[in-house]
Amino acid sequence: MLMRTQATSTKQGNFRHPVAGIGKAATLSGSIEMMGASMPFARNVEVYGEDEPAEYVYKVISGAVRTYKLLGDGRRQIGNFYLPGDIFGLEAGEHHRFTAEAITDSTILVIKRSAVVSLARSDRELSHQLWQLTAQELEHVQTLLLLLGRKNAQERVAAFLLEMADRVPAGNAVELPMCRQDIADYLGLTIETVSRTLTQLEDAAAIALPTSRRVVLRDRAALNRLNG
Amino acid sequence: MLMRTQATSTKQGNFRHPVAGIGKAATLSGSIEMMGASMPFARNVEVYGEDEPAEYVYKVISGAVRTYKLLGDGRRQIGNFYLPGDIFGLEAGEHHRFTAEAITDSTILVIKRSAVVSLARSDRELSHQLWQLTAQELEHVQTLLLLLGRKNAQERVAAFLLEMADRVPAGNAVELPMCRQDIADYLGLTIETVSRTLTQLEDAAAIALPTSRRVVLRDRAALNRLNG
DNA sequence: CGAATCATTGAGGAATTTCAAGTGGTGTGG
DNA sequence: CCACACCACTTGAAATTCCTCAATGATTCG
Repeated sequence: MLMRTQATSTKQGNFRHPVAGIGKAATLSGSIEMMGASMPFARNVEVYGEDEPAEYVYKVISGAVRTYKLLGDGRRQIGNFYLPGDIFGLEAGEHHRFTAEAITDSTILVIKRSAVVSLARSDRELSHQLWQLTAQELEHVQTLLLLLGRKNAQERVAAFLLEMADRVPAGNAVELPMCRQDIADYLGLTIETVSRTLTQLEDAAAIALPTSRRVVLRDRAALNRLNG
Repeated sequence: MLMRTQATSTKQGNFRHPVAGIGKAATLSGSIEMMGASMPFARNVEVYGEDEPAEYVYKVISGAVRTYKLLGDGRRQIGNFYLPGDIFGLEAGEHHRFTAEAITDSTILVIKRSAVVSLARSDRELSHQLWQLTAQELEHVQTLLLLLGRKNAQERVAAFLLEMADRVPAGNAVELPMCRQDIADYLGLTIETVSRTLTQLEDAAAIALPTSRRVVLRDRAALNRLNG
């Protein structure tokens, strides 16, 4: 568990064109975006680190992001994957509690947290949305809890595939942006177990694997059954 | 995993004296309490069920509460334990996402959610506290994630003991309100593994077990080392 | 093509679970 | 006050799942 081939994360990414515009009925998924700047992040580059001050809120424009915590000896637990349209990095406190990294080359909208929070002071709707966003994050993590605490490898992988399929609009085929190690560290397994379980599911005709990164859900009922 | 000796949960508990008083600078840990009614819940009695409408917010006055999710076949994952002073059951959405049960005979303050939320509409401070409360819950669950996904039995039990010791003021001795099954379902283990691990820690002189429910932390440094 | 990265597969081992039995404390009723 | 039943907990032995170690494929990219 100590070796990890993934590139060392170095800070990077340069602002493009910051905009100061402020809408009237600000929403996090809407006009708030005008307050941010679009920034490119290369694959495996860190967006923010655990325990760093939470100065910004982020929104994935393209690409994908993972957030994780590390144990002293390098064991890693991924908390969530963020896909285009997802907001991440919003903290109620002062510091980030996870590290965030681009999984693939990504474009990420970067918004000053203070701008959002101060706008929320006068905008009841926005303020409510901030709470909702934290609550959504909570809901997701609570689902993961049950998975990590009580599900076996098959159930975990099935849940993962169904989750990804739900989050990407594209019908029954999913192009996974993350490698096996990421999936393993999300599901609390090893890459070998993830790989073996995927082939098991393929043998059972529940899925097809045209390439290692592309998964076709062939029998959702079977996967849902595994999902508990 | 299908057998569970715990008593069947039946609804129960009768309101005592509802109060309508409202403070000026309302806080969740302060004057909001005036808006609630103190209610007794017997051991193993359900406070609310998963997916029920979240009409109330709760605060433990005395006793202890567990919240959990079940899988179809009865596997259970406990999300949190609540001790005197803790608030639980606050949802940003309309429904509870866990079931809550009294672990021991408990007194619980029951507050109408609508009262809190409507007061929060005009009270910026309270509104912020609601967000903070959800964020605290998130923080706790995120810590559990790392535990369930990546820690071994010794590390899990050590983390649990340290957490409980931190949450009860009483120095190095902790009186556990919950049974081994609860601990197991919190840590994603079996009762046997929890029991064996506790005796291992006792043999290693990290803890003492005067009774099965009382734990004395004898070597916090050792436990912290295990905690990663 | 060769190197590097990522993924799959196999064999053996380790940690945890499962199954089973036994211990200890507590409360009830004779 | 003892006997019995009931729980919660502990302990042991066997089984199982998942992990570790190791080798082999596959894909990409200079």
